[in-house]
Amino acid sequence: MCQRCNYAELLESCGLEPIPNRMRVLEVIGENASPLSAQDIFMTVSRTGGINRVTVYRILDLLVEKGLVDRLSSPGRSQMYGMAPNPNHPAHPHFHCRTCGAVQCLQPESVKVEMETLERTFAGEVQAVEIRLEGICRNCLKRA
Amino acid sequence: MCQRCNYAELLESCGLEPIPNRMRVLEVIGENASPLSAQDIFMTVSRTGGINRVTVYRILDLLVEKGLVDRLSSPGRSQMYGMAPNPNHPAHPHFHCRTCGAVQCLQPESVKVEMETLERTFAGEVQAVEIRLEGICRNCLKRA
DNA sequence: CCATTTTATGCAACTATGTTGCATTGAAAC
DNA sequence: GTTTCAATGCAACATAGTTGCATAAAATGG
Ligand SMILES: [Mn+2]
Ligand SMILES: [Mn+2]
Ligand SMILES: [Zn+2]
Ligand SMILES: [Zn+2]
Repeated sequence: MCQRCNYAELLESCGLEPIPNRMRVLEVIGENASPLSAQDIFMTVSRTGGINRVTVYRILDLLVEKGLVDRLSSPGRSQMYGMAPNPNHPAHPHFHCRTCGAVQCLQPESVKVEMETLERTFAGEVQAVEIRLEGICRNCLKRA
Repeated sequence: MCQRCNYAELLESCGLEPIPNRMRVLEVIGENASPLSAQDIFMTVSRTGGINRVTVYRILDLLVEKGLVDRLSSPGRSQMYGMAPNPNHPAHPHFHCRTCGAVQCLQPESVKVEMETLERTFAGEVQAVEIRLEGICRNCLKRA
């Protein structure tokens, strides 16, 4: 996904030592074009050497807490993880195929959100906006 | 939530017999001001007489499949259920408090979505759009 | 009305995802 | 080198949701 991101720097920029497991998890997330489940990440990281499932969950919690990674809700039972918006990666909506379950990142500007009314009237503090589209993906449309 | 919805009619309108358990589940969803988890629904329905947890899940699957109810993703491990948009209930965004976990329905017009670019360029078929806001709710702001 | 078929329900067992407690290891700090 | 603290692994647990199968309740057809 990203030739521009230096994962060690990203970790350091939020006070995390760039130790091997953190680097491995963050790289897997960063190099993939669409968000991955914890399971996906665990299996991918495992291919390059041992790591415990729990360690992956703990690293994910840490990366989300520090704001490097976004935890995205999904229509299934698991959550998904993708790079949080940063100067190289603007926030963008996601599309979930109801037929095959695939998730795609959409262009940042393909869906625009107008929140003026909300900002003027909402008494809480909005910290993030997630836009999820559901439907049938290109591939599944062809097959049908 | 709704004085205008006739739940039996709604069920019939999509080919489902308005049998008691379906009615009880749909009423609980319809009369609540914000989406509920399957667990919430099970406990609420249980107060008015016996029902099995699995039966609730099966009814929820059915109502979602028929489009009467929307399954909303949540930041936690469970999904939430609310009335699907219909003439009495326009689609609207939801707000999830990161501190207390509460979910609120927002005004339908408080957040506007502009999808022209997407519609012009996206090769799949978009069937639904979910807008989720996260942050700190009014109550939690006060407490902090 | 009874017999047959279909649909809904309950229960137990299971799967998937994520979490916790605790012991062990490994890397800083002194 | 010893102490200290963070990171890891492992087992056990928790929670949400699913499946298979038997039973009960409706609907259907005489
Ligand atoms: Mn993405
Ligand atoms: Mn709502
Ligand atoms: Zn698809
Ligand atoms: Zn709150």
